[in-house]
Amino acid sequence: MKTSAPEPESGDNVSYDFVALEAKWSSWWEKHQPFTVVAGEDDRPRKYVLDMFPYPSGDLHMGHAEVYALGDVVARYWRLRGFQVLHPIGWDSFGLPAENAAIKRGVDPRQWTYSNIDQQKASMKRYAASFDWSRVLHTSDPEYYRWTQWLFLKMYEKGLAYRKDSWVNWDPVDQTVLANEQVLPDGTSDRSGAMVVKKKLTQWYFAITQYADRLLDDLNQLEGRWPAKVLAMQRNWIGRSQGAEVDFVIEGRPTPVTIFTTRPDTLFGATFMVVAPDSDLAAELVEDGTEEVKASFAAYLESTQKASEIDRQDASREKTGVFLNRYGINPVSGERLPIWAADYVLADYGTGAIMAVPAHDQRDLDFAKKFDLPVRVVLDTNAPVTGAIPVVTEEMLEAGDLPPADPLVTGEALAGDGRMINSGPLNGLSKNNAITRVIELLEEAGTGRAAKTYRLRDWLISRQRYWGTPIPIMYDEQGNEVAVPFDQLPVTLPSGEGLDLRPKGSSPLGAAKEWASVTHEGKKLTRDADTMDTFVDSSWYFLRFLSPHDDTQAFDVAEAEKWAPVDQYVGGVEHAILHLLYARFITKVLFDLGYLSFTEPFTSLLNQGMVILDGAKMSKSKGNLVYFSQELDAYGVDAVRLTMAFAGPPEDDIDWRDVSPVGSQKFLARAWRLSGEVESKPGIEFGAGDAPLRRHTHRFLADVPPLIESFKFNVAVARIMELVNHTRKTIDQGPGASNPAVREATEAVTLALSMFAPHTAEDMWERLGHQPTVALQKWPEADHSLLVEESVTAIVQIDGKVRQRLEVAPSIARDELEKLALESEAVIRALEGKTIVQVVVRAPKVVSIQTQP
RNA sequence: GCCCCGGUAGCCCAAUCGGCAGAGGCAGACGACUUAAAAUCGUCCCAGUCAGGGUUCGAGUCCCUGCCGGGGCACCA
Repeated sequence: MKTSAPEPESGDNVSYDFVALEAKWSSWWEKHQPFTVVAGEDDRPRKYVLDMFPYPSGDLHMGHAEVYALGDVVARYWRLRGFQVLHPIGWDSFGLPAENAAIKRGVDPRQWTYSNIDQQKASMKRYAASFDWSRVLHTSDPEYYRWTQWLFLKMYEKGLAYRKDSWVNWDPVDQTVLANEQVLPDGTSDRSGAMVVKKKLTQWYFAITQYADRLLDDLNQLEGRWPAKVLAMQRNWIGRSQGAEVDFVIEGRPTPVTIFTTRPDTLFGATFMVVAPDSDLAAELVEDGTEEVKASFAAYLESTQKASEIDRQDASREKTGVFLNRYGINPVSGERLPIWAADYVLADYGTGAIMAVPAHDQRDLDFAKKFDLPVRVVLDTNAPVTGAIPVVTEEMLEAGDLPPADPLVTGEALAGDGRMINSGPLNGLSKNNAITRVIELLEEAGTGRAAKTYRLRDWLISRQRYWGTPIPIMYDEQGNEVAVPFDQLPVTLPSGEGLDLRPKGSSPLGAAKEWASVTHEGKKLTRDADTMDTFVDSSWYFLRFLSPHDDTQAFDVAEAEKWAPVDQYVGGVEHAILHLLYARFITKVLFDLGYLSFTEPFTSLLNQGMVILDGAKMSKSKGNLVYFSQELDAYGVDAVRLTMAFAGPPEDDIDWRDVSPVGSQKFLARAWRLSGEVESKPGIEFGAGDAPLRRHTHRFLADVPPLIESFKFNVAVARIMELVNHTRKTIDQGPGASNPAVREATEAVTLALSMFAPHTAEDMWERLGHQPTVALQKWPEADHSLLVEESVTAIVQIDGKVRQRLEVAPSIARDELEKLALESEAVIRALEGKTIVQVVVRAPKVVSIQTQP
């Protein structure tokens, strides 16, 4: 046995000093860098654990404290389980706040950004997250954004990055365009809070809609591994609708207009058509019209564009529109349908034109009533739908059998199923049969087809701001696009010094004349002055971590093969749509380009909740902030981390008022004290130790791993507390501190605590006489022979009431337990005067007896 | 309006397959130690699981309805 181990100090005269522990162990980790992963021939299994990287705005806050505590539990857990764990960290360091701060203070955004990063980095180290500090990246480093530009050009080559002229979301405060995803449901910007307006601009897009089906369908493979909530949100967002496209011939127009509908069964009920006022089609349809029509359309278009988004989205708002004095022909009935323009039809959904079926669509009905347009019921929703295809005969109709309610009278469009009427060849069919049939008819005639459409729009990535990745495109004098050759990347940002960064609706980069004009192959070209949405930067950063210093490629394909996809991703639910959807999209693109062998970037996702105070989100304006560094000063890093894990299920919000970092601190002190009281030497045989404590320890060793793997960190911490309590009792009231079981239990506590309270655990490990670091120890296998209980308590219920408890062997046979139960005194007494009707035996736990009086 | 998640002790939360409602913590009470207090150690208190119905020998757990809370989507054809 080693004699170099320090004598355990007496627990009585040494107190738990978290300040000293933090100082001691943080410098040990800084010196030894135990979490650096080096490429080599380590053939242990691997885990890639990734926490969403922070935006460098000020210091870390309590939200960060939670993510990085929980992510670290998972990373440290897999290390204890013998895995090589890649756990990197970086900064998402491009973005508007840096630029706005720079404008306010008149400094270069770099200065603000990198000094914030330094501050956060120091806080992160203090927080003792087990990151591989050799892999730090910042998306605003030219070494990084060079490869963001590479990604753009790869997408450009594939036709997935393209420019189009379209109505876009314009933020009048930040003076930039926004993606649809950045506009909140109330029509305001998610960043500035300003009411977003529509503007027609030529912008760059990523063709994410081409991947809509895959983005939707592949969610199935994440079922059970991602929170159901996030899967639902993504499905909702992609919003696939199944239906049909139908071509309507337009009088006086050479080509037909195609509409999208989810209800092709109601085609015979179409009584007019509507086009979006801001669509090209609407403009074209009035082009040759009378001055009167043109004028009324122009006035209407103007008024709709003045309507704010919040008004426009109000479904209860009265319908508005103008008649365009044009007509379309219903392809199945030949009926002549007037064409209107109305803003309840959206230009960028479906085809921007609809057939209106007022009898069966509430919006169309509202419109028809307002403008006195005809309403024709084509689906009798009173008619029963049975398995057999019902047939409605002319006689039945004439006899007035099951007359449909009149939507014009009730004001309610008829939803639901029934039998088709007034629909020629569809009459008598149920809704679904009619859909199938009418699509067949349309396809035969060549005037329509099955189709699907999406709520998802292409991803607008241009931003008229300075602090972002420059778009690597140049234009000749005719405005033609010229891609910057790959070997000329990166297109670096010019210095912000002397540039007017104030938002003015066009890119500040355009004003950097020297930077913007280039000579390329003898031609004078101008650079695109826009920068990319920062979500492009973060859509692939998890790959860059695999080879962060490689200056020959975006990421090392062989390393990606080894480590990716990310096994465990940890972050806030606020990124449930945006970031995760984009990262999934880019992963699929890189798969298609042959760089990756997988199509989903994040195998498992953990969303932690928010840290709130008094039931409300913390905010500066509410004055209910809890400051990260103050909490660490007051309670210590380990107590704060432990509190985060113990507060409740990770996905729930933590109300800082409801939790007790003081309690965590006391518990850590209590656990730490054990390590000083253990009187046996390291390496001692545990076999002869106190049996109840040993059983508890091995139960613990068996129970904790599945708890961590199912993210029940709070329960795992409770288990540690129980074992600490039992050990305390064994020392004070049992066989005492020299019993080997006390050491075994305390070591198990130390290993488990290393996931939650690394400083305390390192110190305990050392006080137990071991060499650092506890973080790289192996979690002991539970000895299952110790887990077998000698006896269990079986209960005997009579008519649902517990009447007897029996100590029985766990392996007791069904019949024997029944016999034992029926023969026990309390049961015999309880059964007096009653007749047994039924006895259910579930050995070894329950005997349930039913009686009759 | 549609969809999803949740309601267990004063508070935060546990409870494999449906099988004794309580693991852990906070707060509270009491005791030991102390001149006293803090710290520490120990003991104790507290709900029948939002409401109503159903299935079952047995329901916190499964099913239905409703109430309350949280979240997502919403003039998306």
